[in-house]
Amino acid sequence: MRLTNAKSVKQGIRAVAARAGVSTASVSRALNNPGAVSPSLRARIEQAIDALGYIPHAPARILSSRRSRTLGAIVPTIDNTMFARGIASLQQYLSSVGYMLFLTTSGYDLDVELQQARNLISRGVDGLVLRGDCHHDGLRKLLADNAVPFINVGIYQPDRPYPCVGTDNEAAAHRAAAHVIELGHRRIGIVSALQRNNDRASARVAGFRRALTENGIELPAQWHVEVPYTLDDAREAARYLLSLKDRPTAVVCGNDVIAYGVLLEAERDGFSVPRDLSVIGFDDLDWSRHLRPSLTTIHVPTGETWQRAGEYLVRSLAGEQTIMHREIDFSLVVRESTAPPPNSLK
Amino acid sequence: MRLTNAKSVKQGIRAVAARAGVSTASVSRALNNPGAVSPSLRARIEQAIDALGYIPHAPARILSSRRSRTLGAIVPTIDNTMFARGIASLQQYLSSVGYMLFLTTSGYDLDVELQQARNLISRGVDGLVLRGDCHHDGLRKLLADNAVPFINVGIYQPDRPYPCVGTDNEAAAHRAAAHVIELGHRRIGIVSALQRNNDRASARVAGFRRALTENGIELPAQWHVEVPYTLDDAREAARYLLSLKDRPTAVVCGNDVIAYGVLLEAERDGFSVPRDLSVIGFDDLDWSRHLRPSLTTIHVPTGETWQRAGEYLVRSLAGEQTIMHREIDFSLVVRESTAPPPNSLK
DNA sequence: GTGTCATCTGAAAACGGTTACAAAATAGAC
DNA sequence: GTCTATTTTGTAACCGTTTTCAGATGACAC
Repeated sequence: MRLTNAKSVKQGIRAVAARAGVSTASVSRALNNPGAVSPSLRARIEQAIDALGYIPHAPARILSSRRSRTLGAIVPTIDNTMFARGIASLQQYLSSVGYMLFLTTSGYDLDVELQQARNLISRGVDGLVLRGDCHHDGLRKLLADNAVPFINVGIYQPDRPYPCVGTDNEAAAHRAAAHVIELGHRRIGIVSALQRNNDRASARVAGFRRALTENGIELPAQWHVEVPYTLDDAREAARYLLSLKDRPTAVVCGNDVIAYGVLLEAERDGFSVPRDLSVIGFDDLDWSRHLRPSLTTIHVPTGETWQRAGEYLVRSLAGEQTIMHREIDFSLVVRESTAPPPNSLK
Repeated sequence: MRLTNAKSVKQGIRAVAARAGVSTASVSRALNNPGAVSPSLRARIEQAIDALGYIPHAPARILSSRRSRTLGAIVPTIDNTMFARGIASLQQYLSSVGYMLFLTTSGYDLDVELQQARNLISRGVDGLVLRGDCHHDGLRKLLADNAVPFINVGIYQPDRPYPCVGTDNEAAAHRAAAHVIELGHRRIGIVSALQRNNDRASARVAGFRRALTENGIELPAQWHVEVPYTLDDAREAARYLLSLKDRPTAVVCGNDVIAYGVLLEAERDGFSVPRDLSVIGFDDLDWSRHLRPSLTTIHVPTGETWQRAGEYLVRSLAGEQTIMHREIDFSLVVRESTAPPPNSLK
């Protein structure tokens, strides 16, 4: 169903050109590089454009120019406050510089991530924002083969050859554990997120463990539990830890949601936080300062992190010089959920 | 920088065709409609495809076929659990049927929403998912002019000529208010979300008010407060309400976050919930059943709602018959935060 | 008035696919 | 084996832009 009556064109750049009495080249120039066209022409063209309600056709533009002004992002899930925030921030930034964002989710599955990347590349994205540096081997090859710029966000690994922006999770976790150690705790449990395919979770566990080791503290195997990112699972883990005859006086958590679960369950089981049990989180979500007791945690500036990731790619694409590894500072926020251990258990 | 040495093509469908010794048409067919090509050819083509690591170029495909298999969604913000969930669900569904999603945010600004819609249409989306039916006049015109299918999600308005899917917020809010009235409350305050450009919030307020009116209950002006979607603002509103010499015995809230704020602040100010004050929310977020006291609220199946929105568009695009107005059931979940009013204040 | 430059403008060839149409191959009926 | 109906394949036009290249225009100095 192609209309070959080439006489008049209903829409598109040709219609605009016809109405303004100029060539399509001029219209294109007026749109993409207004300075390259004389003011009089530009005015005529602009008038024609909004007389016709002309909307440029991005796919055609991409096809012809080989640039899409679109970035792709693959996150494990959007149903996680930290990612939702990061994406919101990234999206807002990109939109402010005239870029768009294709968002997809992988569900922590490396194969799916690879598939999504293929999908995004096929869509013509100019660059890719990835979560962490835990990827399918095929993904690296894919990115290299297609010369797609990318950045790993949420981690800081200055020694790797890939660009990244994020906080040093290992160091931050170390700081968290150090905090409860400084308070006098020696019986410390860990409730972490699932480490599989999640370098952020692993780095945090590594940081916790290093702090313990450095202080000559042993970690009984049953004091380290891994749980999915839900309040229910965290509560179950807490119930288990607190039911041990030999139980910790402090629990360091892989993220705030886990900490909330531990807090809630401890209270429910009749333990008073921080008197009977100290709890420390990681991320500093909104709830942390509203809870009662409020949660001591590690503050991570997610919004900034993701925005910087966007900046990195946009600048790189513009040919500017950019910093390959950018560290985002974390900070320990001490609130009410941590205190020295009870004397009897010191 | 165009390479005109038409002898051999490095990549693209023509390279695949050359390698497989067939025409580009056959390759295209093998890709889009495998049944239309003989098994032997298909095999040769598939082999050529992954020998070359060929990835189809979506923009070219869109340009040529006039279909993008992409939907656009415009939400006020992604930094809101309900929207994040909805989007996650929509995204997952679309991905399962081979569609992609362009996500943008409007920040509750109708002009921005219009702009984003223009953007998405320019990107070649096949359809649009919009939040509610509170849009810029220009948006309706834009959609009509460009014949873009769309659906309003999160509301139920069977009397309007536009497709929609969602719960009847007015009725649900009415149910919530009726619940506290049934418990014996006559002194009922409202803390709602900002109603400006938010038909969902308005509908809920309307439902609350209708329930009061129907039961001959008056609402003093100072007992209705509007607040942004944050715990802090909700707490401030609660502080204000509870500080009135003449204060309500129950507060109906426009959403769960607001209810959390009211709950937290009430407790902080020495009120016991539900003994001194009943609180009811709306949305049924995760926290609602974990809080202490747990929150009585209206359960809204967000995930299902957004998925149905996707289904509607995908089916319409496939030419199937579809239901224009679909209602998603809500339900009242009674938990611990509501109880009869104290005798002294009945 | 003429020549030189710089600046604007337009014609037309890509960009990488899809698809209408025609041609070729195959199958089935006699 | 011939003829027709059907299926498979190929040719080439087209989708709506950008961009190269060359030609037109205008400014300026002489």
